[in-house]
Amino acid sequence: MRWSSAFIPTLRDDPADAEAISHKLLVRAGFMRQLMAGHYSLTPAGFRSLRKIEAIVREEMEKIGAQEFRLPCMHPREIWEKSGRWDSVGEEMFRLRDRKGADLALGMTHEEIFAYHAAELHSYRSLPQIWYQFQTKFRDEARPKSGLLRVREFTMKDSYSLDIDEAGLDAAFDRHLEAYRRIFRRFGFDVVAVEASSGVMGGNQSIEFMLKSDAGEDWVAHCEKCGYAANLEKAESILPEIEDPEGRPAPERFPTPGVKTIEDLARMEGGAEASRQIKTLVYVIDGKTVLILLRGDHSLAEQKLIDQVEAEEMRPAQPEEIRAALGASPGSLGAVGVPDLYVIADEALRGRRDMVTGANEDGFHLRGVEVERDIEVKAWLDLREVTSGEGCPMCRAPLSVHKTIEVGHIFKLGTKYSEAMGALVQDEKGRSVPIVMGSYGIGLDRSLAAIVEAHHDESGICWPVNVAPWEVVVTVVKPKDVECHEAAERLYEKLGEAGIDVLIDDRDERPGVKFKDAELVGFPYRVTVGPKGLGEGVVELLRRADGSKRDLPVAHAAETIVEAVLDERF
RNA sequence: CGGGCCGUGGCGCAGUCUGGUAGCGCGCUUGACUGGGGGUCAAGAGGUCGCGGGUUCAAGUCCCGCCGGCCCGACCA
Repeated sequence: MRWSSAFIPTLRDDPADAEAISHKLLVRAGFMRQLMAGHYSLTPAGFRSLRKIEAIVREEMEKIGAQEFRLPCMHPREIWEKSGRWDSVGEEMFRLRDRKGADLALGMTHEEIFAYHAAELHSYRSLPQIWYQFQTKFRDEARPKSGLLRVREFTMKDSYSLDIDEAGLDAAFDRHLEAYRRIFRRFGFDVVAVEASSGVMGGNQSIEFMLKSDAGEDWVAHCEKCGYAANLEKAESILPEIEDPEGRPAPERFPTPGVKTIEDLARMEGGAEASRQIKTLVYVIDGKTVLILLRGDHSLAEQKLIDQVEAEEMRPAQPEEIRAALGASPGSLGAVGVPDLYVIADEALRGRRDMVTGANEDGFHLRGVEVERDIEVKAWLDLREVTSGEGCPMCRAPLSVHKTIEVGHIFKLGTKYSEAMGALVQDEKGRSVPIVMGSYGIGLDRSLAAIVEAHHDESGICWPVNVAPWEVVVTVVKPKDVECHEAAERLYEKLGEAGIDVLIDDRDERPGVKFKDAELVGFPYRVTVGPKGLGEGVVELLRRADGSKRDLPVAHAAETIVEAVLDERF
């Protein structure tokens, strides 16, 4: 490709509506443009990188024996009704109606459809199978953001394993786990695989592949020492032991005028530090008012609660509901002496004495509360959100909590979808059993953006060779100079013949412009061909990743460059 | 869905408070010089000021409605 005839619309300034680094750089470097919120067009350069990402994923999927499909992205209502997700998914799914009035959905994922096809399997002998595809997915995100990181229309590789039993599922799951590790290594990612909450996917185990990044939206607790990692929706930690004083024989009411928050009470004379307070939250769970107790300085990890109580519906109570149930407003709530309400307490409160909590009367609190003596706790659960510095549950080393991008997610689904779609096979004893499924996803466009998040500097993108739109740019310093022009053309041809993805910058621009553009676009290697070097019989090879330069004799420059590129391709 | 900010040549912005000739930088076109880090000079092209309505002699500017975008939150397989 010649830059003079390529469409690579680079921009000198950051686009005004971009915040995330990958968003800014992908737009500035001419890899994508926005059509509307959450929908982006990839330009030729962007699409080249995306295809490389896709090729890597395809290669690794084929390696584990997966077979590629192509499924429709428009689905009939009925199939989603069979799994119950027509109703359960809600506004997240794009729906439309055809001229006959039939309801349709734009697929946000394809469990139903693959299970539908899996119904053609009849014998355990045809299992196991791994089926996959690359397909556009649609999700009506409430708030698209950060360029390609959170969009409404995106490309995903999704695969589905079909097995006769749990053991088969475990094996397929492990193979995906390994394949994903290889894929992300080839993307240049340092991912952590974390246990996650499966949410409404159903199933019993799921692992997310998380890439540390400030542009991410998911919080992960990670132990550098032993490698423990978990989504904050699930992460656990060990707290330092607390020695409580003996306290009082019974709780004592005391006035706390104007105290509305944990902080107020901590600051107040005669109050108590946050870790000596009991925080009382009020939730409505399946219509029942429930009190959730946490230590004052701890936050509720709501997903933990959802995962453990198995409720249909759960929401924080409205202020009026709280008054009706407890007779006080938030700020003075407590669980002492409310035997008719269901009380769930966080494990960190177990055994605590001499605590302070609201008296269920505005402007008053209780001190000297001994949790197990004074509160009728119905259930003890781990509900606390882990914070940085707390002890790793495996090795006790301090945990670090940071933002991450979810680049892949794998689920053990079980039989939810196969049962719904009637995907049954006969086992070796002739019994009809539902196929045991797993589901495995990688967002390609999100990975593209994540690569930029992970590989860039002040000047632009630094593509790993594996996913670079072009591996080498030949920069012609002075195109009008015949010697310079010809030497560059010869090199360009040789590299092309050797199978290198090479772009020649033959534009009639000043060298500075070309250098800046090359850095912005992020070619892993730049070969500078100019009169100065040629005078000494050399061209200069610059490696984008570390800025290292070396002069190569013109005669075997091509070989050296080919070697350098192949060395980094894997 | 709640809160905040913003829509003015391709990109980034000023102008809006206080109504009166649409402006700047970059980019683009043509020519010349220049040629190893966004160069210089000269001459140009390019704008229904997001859309609709209203007020006014006069609206980018004031009023009403709508649309679109970004950020925070809620939400999120």
